[in-house]
Amino acid sequence: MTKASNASTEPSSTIADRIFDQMRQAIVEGGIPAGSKISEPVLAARYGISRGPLREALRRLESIKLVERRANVGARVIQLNSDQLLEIYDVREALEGMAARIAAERMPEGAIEELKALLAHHRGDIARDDWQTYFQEEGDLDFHFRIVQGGGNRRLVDILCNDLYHLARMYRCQFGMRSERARDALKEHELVVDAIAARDGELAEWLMRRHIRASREAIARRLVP
Amino acid sequence: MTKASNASTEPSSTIADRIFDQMRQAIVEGGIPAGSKISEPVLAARYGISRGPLREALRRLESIKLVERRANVGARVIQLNSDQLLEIYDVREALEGMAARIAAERMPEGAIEELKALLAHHRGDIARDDWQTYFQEEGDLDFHFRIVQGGGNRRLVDILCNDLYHLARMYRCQFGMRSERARDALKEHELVVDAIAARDGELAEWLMRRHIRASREAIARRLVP
DNA sequence: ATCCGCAGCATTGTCGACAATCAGGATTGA
DNA sequence: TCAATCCTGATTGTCGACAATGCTGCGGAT
Repeated sequence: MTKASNASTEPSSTIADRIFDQMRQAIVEGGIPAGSKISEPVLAARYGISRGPLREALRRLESIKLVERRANVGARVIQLNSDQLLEIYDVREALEGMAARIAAERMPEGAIEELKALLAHHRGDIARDDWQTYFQEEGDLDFHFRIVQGGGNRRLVDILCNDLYHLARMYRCQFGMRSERARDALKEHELVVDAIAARDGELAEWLMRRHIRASREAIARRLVP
Repeated sequence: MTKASNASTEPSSTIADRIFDQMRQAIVEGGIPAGSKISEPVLAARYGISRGPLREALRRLESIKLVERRANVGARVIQLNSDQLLEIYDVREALEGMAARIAAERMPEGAIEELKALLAHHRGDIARDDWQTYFQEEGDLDFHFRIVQGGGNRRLVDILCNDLYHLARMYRCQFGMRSERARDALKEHELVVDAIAARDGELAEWLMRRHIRASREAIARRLVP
């Protein structure tokens, strides 16, 4: 149960919101194939709703860049290519670096303790060569999620958790992220947490940026071998 | 004529898009007061359209955080308080710093020349004590806009130009930005451009971040005197 | 006098139908 | 044979009406 999927906590009172959540999950996890065309009537029939709420859900999916729409033509699920993926990592480097700095300045002590406990849990997973669990449960994104939330900058939280992390998950579900970097990543995570616990914002930012840059390089290396 | 308002170049074939543009401008410039409640029937009547396209426009305005919606209650224009404004500047510092770094690495020479010409124009404005023109034409945002676009990272362009810059304009229109910082800002702009022209990405990022941080401090000083 | 419950009203959410627009294929002319 | 054109089919955009939900004011009970 990852904290990153916190949208299900609300009762989703309106149909459009519920369809939005369902479609987002389906797109991220591959249930709706990337690049496929979306026909409003058939999707409305599949979900058993009218076109009105479906269109609103599509608008929201468009706003988080999971589908592309052209007027009078229709909507397609995005097809993430390598360039866009690397662009996302540039944005993440900048944003999460700032998030780590703010977290070092303002994250409550209790949240830092929870973060340490989470890392201890991850350490146990990796020691048991349990990589699959680690990445399948998206412990990595959970770690990043908590740091971003720890600083309390709502706009930062919004951009990262509502937009970019879904793309990251989509990439992992689609290309089947192998986890040879899990051990290094965990080590980098620990350094970041140490800097945050020491309230060293500048170091936390530097370490987080280096960590994300390393992930980016690992992906770039796998993308164009 | 600022490049930042490039949405009017398209014919806006669909009504919802046109209404979205109109309402965005009205909210940013104060035509629709901040914090006011939005009634779908009265607004639809005012614009002479049905509620369908209006609702889609509202969804898009919600996605760029210009209006807030609650299910079964309605939509309100956002009320920007000082905390959120400072949060935006933190995000801008991170994002535009990265943008300056990328611009230094990849911006075409021609675009750099145009940037220099723009700064020369601004220098002339300020030398004539023509501050009002400088800020009224939003030369500042135009400068930032060009640098963000120069790097070619589409996601960076999207976040900054479609979300954050509108908020910045809204703040200026609402609180009447005085321009005692215009002279300093211009000097900082010139340093950034010099670093980009020298292809020094690290320096460009550092200068841009310091520039935005200085703007943030100036605002914070005026906010709680 | 204050608080709770209820009814009425206004607003939002949802639906089905109509009009406008675009994509693709058949047709015709050079 | 190739290209341009028109037509057809389907899909999207828009509209008005109905249903569901939340807010507001009043009446009554404590």
